[in-house]
Amino acid sequence: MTRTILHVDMDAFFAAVELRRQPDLQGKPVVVGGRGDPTQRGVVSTATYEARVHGIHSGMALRTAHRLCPDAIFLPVDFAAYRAASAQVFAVLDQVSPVRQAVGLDEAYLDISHRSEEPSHIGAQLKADIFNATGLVASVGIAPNRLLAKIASDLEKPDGLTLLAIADVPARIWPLPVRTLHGVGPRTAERLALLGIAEIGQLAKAELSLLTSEFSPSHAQSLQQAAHGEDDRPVQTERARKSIGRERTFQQDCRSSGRLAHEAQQMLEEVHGRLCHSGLRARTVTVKLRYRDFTTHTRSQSLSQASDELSALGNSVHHCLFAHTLHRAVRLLGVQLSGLEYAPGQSA
DNA sequence: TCTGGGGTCCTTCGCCTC
DNA sequence: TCTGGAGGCGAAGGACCC
Repeated sequence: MTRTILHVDMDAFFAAVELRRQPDLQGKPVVVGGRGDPTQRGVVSTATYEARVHGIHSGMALRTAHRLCPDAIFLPVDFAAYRAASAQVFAVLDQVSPVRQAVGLDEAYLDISHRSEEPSHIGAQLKADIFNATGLVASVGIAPNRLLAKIASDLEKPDGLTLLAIADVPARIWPLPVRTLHGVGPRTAERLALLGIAEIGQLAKAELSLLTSEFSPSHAQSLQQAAHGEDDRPVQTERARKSIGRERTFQQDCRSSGRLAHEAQQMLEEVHGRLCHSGLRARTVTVKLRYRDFTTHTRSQSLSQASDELSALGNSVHHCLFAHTLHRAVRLLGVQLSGLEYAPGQSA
C-alpha cells in the first residue's frame, strides 16, 4: 500500500528562535554556537542565511566563522529556549497525525497516509499553522517514504513545500550529489568518488559488483536502494533510549590525571542523576578521551548486571579512565552509560 | 590552526564455548 | 587430546545524524 510521509524541517531553527526574541537582529548575519564567544573552542550550531552567504555552516569552528565574517553576531546556544519553541511546534504537528517521529528538536516525520485531503493542502496548512502558532518558518517535504520526504523538504529551503513521487526520482534526485542521501556522509562520499560516482544517478546505475568492491554487500545494496528512492522504514512513534552520556571539551587541554578523574566523577554523577530520573539502570560504562591530535579512544567495562548504584558505576569509570594513556594532552573527556534497562517497578 | 555535544548504528576483532 | 569452524558476545572504533 502506498504511504504518504511528510517531513517537517524548521529553517535555521536555533537562529530563528533567537531572532524571534531579538527582532532587531533580523536581516543580520547571526551565528549560534558554543558559548557565543568566537575566541573560545566551539562550533557553529546554526547560522542565519545572511551568515551562510559568507560560507559559514553548521559544524564549522567558531573561530573560522569569525574569520569568514568578522561582523557576524555570535550568540550562545540556549537549549532551554529551543526546547520550549520545539514543544510549541510539536503541539501543532500532533494536530496533523498521531503517527509522528521526532528527529532532534527541529525535525519530524509524520505519516499522513490516513488523511483523505490533498497532501499539498495538508503541507501548506501545516506551514501556516506553525507560523501562526510560533512565528517560525518550516520547510515541508511530502513523499511516499521517509528518505524522499527528507530530501524533498531540503530541496526548496527555506520556506519550501515540495512533493516528490517515485516517478520524479530520475529527473529530480539523480542529478544531485550523493551527499544529499541521508546516511551518506563525507567518508562514504569520498569512497564513492574513488569509484567514479559523484551523483545519485551514477550510484543508481552502478553495477552492484563495483559497489561491493568498496563496501560490504549489505551496505552496497542499501546505498543502491536509496539511490532509487526506495525506503520502507516506518515512522516510529516510540523508541527506547539506548545510552545516556556527557562529554566535555576542555578550553585548554588537560594533562592532569587527577583532574581527569575528578571531572569524570562529576560527569558520572550528572549522568547518574539522569539515569535514575528516567528509572533506568545501566550495565556498560564507557570512558572516552580525545587527544590533542583529535584521535579518539574509548574504554568500556560491563558489569555482571545492570546497576543504578553510583559506587559500582564509579568503580568502572575509574577502571576505564586508568586503562587509557593519561600522559598525553587530553582535549575531551566523556562518560557514557549503555545497556540500559528499566529498574524493577519502572517501565516506559 | 581549527574541528561541540547529544546520540544511533554498523563493522571488525578477539575471546570463549560448543 | 588436539584442531578447526561456527556463532555469540563484548570491546573498540568509525560513520553518520541533528
